[in-house]
This record gives sequence, structure tokens and C-alpha cells, in this order.
Amino acid sequence: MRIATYNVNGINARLPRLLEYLDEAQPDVLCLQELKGEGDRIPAREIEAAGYGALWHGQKGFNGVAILARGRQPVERKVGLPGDPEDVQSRYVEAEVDGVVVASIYLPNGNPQPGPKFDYKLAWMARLAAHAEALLAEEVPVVLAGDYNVIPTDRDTFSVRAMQDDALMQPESRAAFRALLFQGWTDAIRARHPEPEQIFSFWDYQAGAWQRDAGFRIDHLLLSPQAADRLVDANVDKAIRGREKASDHAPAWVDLR
DNA sequence: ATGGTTGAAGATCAA
Repeated sequence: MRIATYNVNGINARLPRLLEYLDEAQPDVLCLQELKGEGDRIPAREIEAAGYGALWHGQKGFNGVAILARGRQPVERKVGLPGDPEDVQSRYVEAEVDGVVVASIYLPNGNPQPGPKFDYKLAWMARLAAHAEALLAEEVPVVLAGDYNVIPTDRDTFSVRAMQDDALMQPESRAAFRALLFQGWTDAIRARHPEPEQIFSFWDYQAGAWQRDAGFRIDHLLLSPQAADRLVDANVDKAIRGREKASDHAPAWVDLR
């Protein structure tokens, strides 16, 4: 069972790439982030025609997440991250597919830091940790997949110096990510590709980042112990980033037996 | 120190 995650950076701008990916990779589950749209702006018919059921949690202009499932309808568990009824940003959706709980996560970027956006990021991560703890207590296979906007270690970026002031690798951001691992979650890509292997999932549109391979790893799939027991492989489909009209992210995926 | 690019919405913001 392949579960993938793809920050599409605008689902309409990316629709040809997205349909191509569904056709080529045929993931059983695909978590999407940065739909940048909601309601009738979402090309739901095209996704359905490609053979995928979907759970949408869109938002006008920015954010927006979804879970697609091949040949079936994801069973809705949560729309929105619990813990703050005031939070109207569409960054979390959770469903059950074929006995596996899957969440699509678009964690706040947090730049510029310090400031209110960074505070929001850390508060959101604290809410995620609380919910993740509750998920672990269920003792079932869970995959928390998405754009975490956290560079976990220095090995996960092309340049520590270039990124040193960025919210994505502040000590507080890393500590909050590490706290999830300490709860018992497995970073699937790192489990299959230990350091010093370097794997990136994002390359900025600016300054020729793709051409220079100036990327970093911020798209992660965290596995509960019951999912980690079934881990076969995990990686990033890097070549997708090099195509015409690509997203600035490449899809990341995990195979469970 | 700055600027480089893309998407969606719209005369900027978010990334």
C-alpha cells in the first residue's frame, strides 16, 4: 500500500502534473497540501474521473488540504486540527483508508521569525503534538503525511548558513518536530535512508535552486509503531520537480506491506 | 544587502 504526500502549490495550476502523477505512480492514498482554493474552484470531477475518491478541506487563496484514495472514498475522521476553535486556516484533514488512519498536514511556514507567524507555527505544533499523542493511544496504523515546514537536521538542507535565520530550522521548530519522534513516531524517509544520505523534497523557484540542487527536506511521513511495523520503503520522487510547470515540492511516499 | 519566482487574487500577500 503506497501512501504519498504532495504539496501541489495551487491545485488548478498543477492539475496536469497531479493527474500525471496519479496515473504514473498510482498511489493508494495521496495527501495534498496548498490547494489554494475551495468549493467549485477545486477540480473534483477530474480527480474522480481519474479513479480517486477525495476528502477536501479547501480554503480560498491559500492553504487547503485533501486526502485522495484510489478506487474508494476516504472515511472522514477529522476536518481541521483540534485544539483551537478560533483557527480558521485549512491545514489538517484526517481519514481512514483500508484500515490505516491517514492525515494530510500543512504545517505553518512561520516566516518571518520572530513574530506572530512564528508564534502561530509553534502553537500549531503544540496542538499537533497533543493530537498525535491521542492517535498513538489508539494503537492502530497511522501515517501523518505532509509539508511540515521543518528541516529536521543540518543534513536536511543544502546550506545551513543560507537557512540559519529561517523559521524552518530554528531550534524551537526542530525541538517541536523531535518531540513528535520522541512520542514514538518514525520518520519513514530517514528510517529507510539514514544520514549521511541527503534527500530533499523542496527546491525554491527562486535563484535557480533546482538547477543548483539547493533544496531541503520538509515533506515528511511519520508512522505510528503499528504502521512502522509494516514499513517496506520510502522516498521522494525527485524527478517530478524537474518537469514543466512543476510544483516547488516533489511527492514523498511510503510503502506499507 | 538584495533579489531572485510562482500562484491566486486582484491594485499585494504568502511562500
